[in-house]
Amino acid sequence: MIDVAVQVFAKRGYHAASVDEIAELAGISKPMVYLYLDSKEGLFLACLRREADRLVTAFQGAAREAAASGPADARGRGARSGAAKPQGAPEVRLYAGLLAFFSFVAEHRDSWVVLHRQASELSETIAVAVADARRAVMAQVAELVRAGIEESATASQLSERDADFVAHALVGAADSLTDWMVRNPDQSPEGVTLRLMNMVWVGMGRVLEGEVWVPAHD
Amino acid sequence: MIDVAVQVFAKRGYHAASVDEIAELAGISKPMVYLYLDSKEGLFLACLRREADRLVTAFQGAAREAAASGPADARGRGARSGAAKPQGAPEVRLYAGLLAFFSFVAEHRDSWVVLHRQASELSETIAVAVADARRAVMAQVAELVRAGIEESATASQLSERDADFVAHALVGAADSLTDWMVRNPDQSPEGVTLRLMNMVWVGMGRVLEGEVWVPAHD
Amino acid sequence: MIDVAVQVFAKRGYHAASVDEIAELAGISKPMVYLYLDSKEGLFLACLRREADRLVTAFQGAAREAAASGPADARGRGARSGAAKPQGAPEVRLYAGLLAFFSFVAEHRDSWVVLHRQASELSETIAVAVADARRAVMAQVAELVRAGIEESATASQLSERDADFVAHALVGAADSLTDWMVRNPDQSPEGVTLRLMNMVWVGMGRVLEGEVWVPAHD
Amino acid sequence: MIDVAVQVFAKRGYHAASVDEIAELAGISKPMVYLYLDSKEGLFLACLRREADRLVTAFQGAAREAAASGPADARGRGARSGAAKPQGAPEVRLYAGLLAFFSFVAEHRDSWVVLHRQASELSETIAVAVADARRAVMAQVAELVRAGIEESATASQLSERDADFVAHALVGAADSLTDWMVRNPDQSPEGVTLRLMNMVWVGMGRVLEGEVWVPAHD
DNA sequence: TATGAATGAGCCTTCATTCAT
DNA sequence: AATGAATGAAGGCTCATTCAT
Repeated sequence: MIDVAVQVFAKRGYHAASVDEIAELAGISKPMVYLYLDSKEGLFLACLRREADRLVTAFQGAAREAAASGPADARGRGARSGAAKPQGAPEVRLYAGLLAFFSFVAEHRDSWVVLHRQASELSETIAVAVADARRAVMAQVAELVRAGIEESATASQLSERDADFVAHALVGAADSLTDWMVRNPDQSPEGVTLRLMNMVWVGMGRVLEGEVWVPAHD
Repeated sequence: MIDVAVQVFAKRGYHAASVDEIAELAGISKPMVYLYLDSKEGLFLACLRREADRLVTAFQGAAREAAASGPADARGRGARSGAAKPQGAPEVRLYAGLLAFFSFVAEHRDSWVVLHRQASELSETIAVAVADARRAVMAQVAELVRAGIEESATASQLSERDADFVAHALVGAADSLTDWMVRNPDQSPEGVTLRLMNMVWVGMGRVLEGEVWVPAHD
Repeated sequence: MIDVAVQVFAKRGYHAASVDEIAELAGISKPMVYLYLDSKEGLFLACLRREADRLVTAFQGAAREAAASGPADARGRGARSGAAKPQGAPEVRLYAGLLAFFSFVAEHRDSWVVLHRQASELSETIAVAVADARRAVMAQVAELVRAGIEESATASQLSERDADFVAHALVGAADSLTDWMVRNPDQSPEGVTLRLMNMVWVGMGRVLEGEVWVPAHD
Repeated sequence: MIDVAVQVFAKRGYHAASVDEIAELAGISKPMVYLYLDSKEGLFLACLRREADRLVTAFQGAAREAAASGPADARGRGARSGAAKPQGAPEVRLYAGLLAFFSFVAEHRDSWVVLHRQASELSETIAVAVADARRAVMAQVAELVRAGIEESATASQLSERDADFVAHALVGAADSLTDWMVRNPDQSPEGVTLRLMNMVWVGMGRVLEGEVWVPAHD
């Protein structure tokens, strides 16, 4: 039932979604919806919570797995790859996490839309829950980012706020790129993640090394 | 009238917005709305088009202005800044464009929300129009990006699709970062843009120089 | 079960009462209600009948008891009390009956409300049953009144209709006075009955003696 | 519209009445009901207020008219009528008031039912309004009663509470007698009022004269 | 016997949309 | 050109009633 509800909420938005449609698609009758989850709001909150949990779980799982995945991997091919690199390195964790996130968003489009695209057309109660869910996701990504740069010599330059900034940028980029992926079906989540890593991580590395770009005057 | 409509659509979302409220806030009567724009859908389309135009205009203006703003600027302070750089350089145009975009999104939150956050809770007609509007914005950013890398030696590596990719990433990031800005009021659009440029551009530069990060095997 | 149902019907009214609530309060499951009494209507009819029986029984019992209670009592203190009076006198029966009625209505508020306050918001079947129940109660009271005046010399003046009139007046007054009692908790049923007797009986006595009040002309 | 609403509310009761039915009978569409009176509750409150006003007005008008109706009237034919009586006498006012009340209740059955028969199946807001309306009616009758006995020598015996008691008894009796009238179509309001006056007033006069009935011992 | 689970029907309320003026 | 008044169509929610067990 929740599955169907998520689909419909994602497709129509909270207000445009009708409990009638959800019930019918779920193959049950409307009163059942009200028996199990007290109201449309309750139904939506249930969806929200389950999808948030799913995402966070998928995310954590992937990141942890990558961290544990032992010594062998994470080698670049460019200048940087010349240096031997610590195994289970942070950027590998970041890559794995991002990949997990990306895969999740790509595969569970509906879940993501429910979590992220609901405009402010919502009751106070729901708005708070949505904000909480988003915060949880952001915290996950920010944590990954922080982990990814913590060993860097100049890491102290990057405050918590910086990690937050990067997290927001990544999440927003991932969201948007999912649309792009839909229109470029030959692109795999791995490919997109790789592109994103290169666009971001390599740059971030340089920034950490002190290379900064600024516009001329003013 | 459109102004008011944009506000309301942004605040409530398409379905939750009521023509009643819009008419009342606009100080006109409901039948007028239907006289000028045939339906709620027409009203929304009008909003959509105007806000898309505004954004594109603001964007183009800023980019052109930056391009014309003469030789003097665009110098980094890191390793890269050692090399003399072509004036009116592409990355300056990108920076200016991004700044324009960012400022627009930040200042005209409502416009942006109407353009970007409307889920597919809409009729086919509207969905198409929204997609078009978004494509137009994306095209602008992609154009900027392409301009920013075209002089690079290895630019030919980067296909049109790459520019598109970057454009999507940037737009998504910008969208998400606007929320972040709202919660960090001491951050100016300039500051955020600068952060974003560093996160992306510097990295992109390295990528163009051939430095690529890849995960180990698999 | 009926007990609970009466409570709920009295508190909420027929339509506002929900079978759910009744079943839950009665500690049984809803299908049981439908097994025992075919429908909500059946449930209400059962309540109706039982409460009507209760009232009539209480009423008859009290009246009979008073009639049998032997010679000794029923003496007034005013002018009238000067005359020797037949023992087990009719007005004593009336008083006892009224007291029984009053006590019943006061103590079994719910029963009475179910019997009397249900508007015609009901199906034909129920409306008829309610009317029947009321008629039964009225008949009881009318009988008492008739007994109370039958020995009077001029009793023949008073037709059956007169008794009916008085019965209605008494029942209505009693119903209304119960509300009054609720707001005047220091008043006992005995006190209220006594007041009512004085207000009615003494007057009725005079009327039987030929004293009649009429407005001037017309 | 209110007229129709009163009819339906009286016939069905608050909960069983459907706005659909009211709108249809009133010849307007449902949304109009919600435009004029915000909700079903608002609709009922409007009915309540109008009917309460009507009754109080009719009541006051009749009583005042009787008071002003000059010297000539109010003469009984029994023992009591031997004494000359003050013109515009209190009991005439009472009679006129009761007649007005009775006529109103008889003619505007629906109004009265809406005012008096609504069970407690109502929201807090409405329950309060109903209680207020009833109190206002009671106050009117009690006032009449008080006026009717104020000149009596022993009037001081009768406290405010006594007047209240009589008022409740009269109102309840009248309510109940209206049903009786419906089944006895040859009875006019005047006739019923007269009967009631005799049953009550003559008795009350005796009570004021000190004649009291009490049951024997205990 | 007893019930958890399920539903068709209906009600209050709102909204986009249109006349009549 | 402009609007007050009106409505058909839906949506959220509840309730009396019934299966399947």
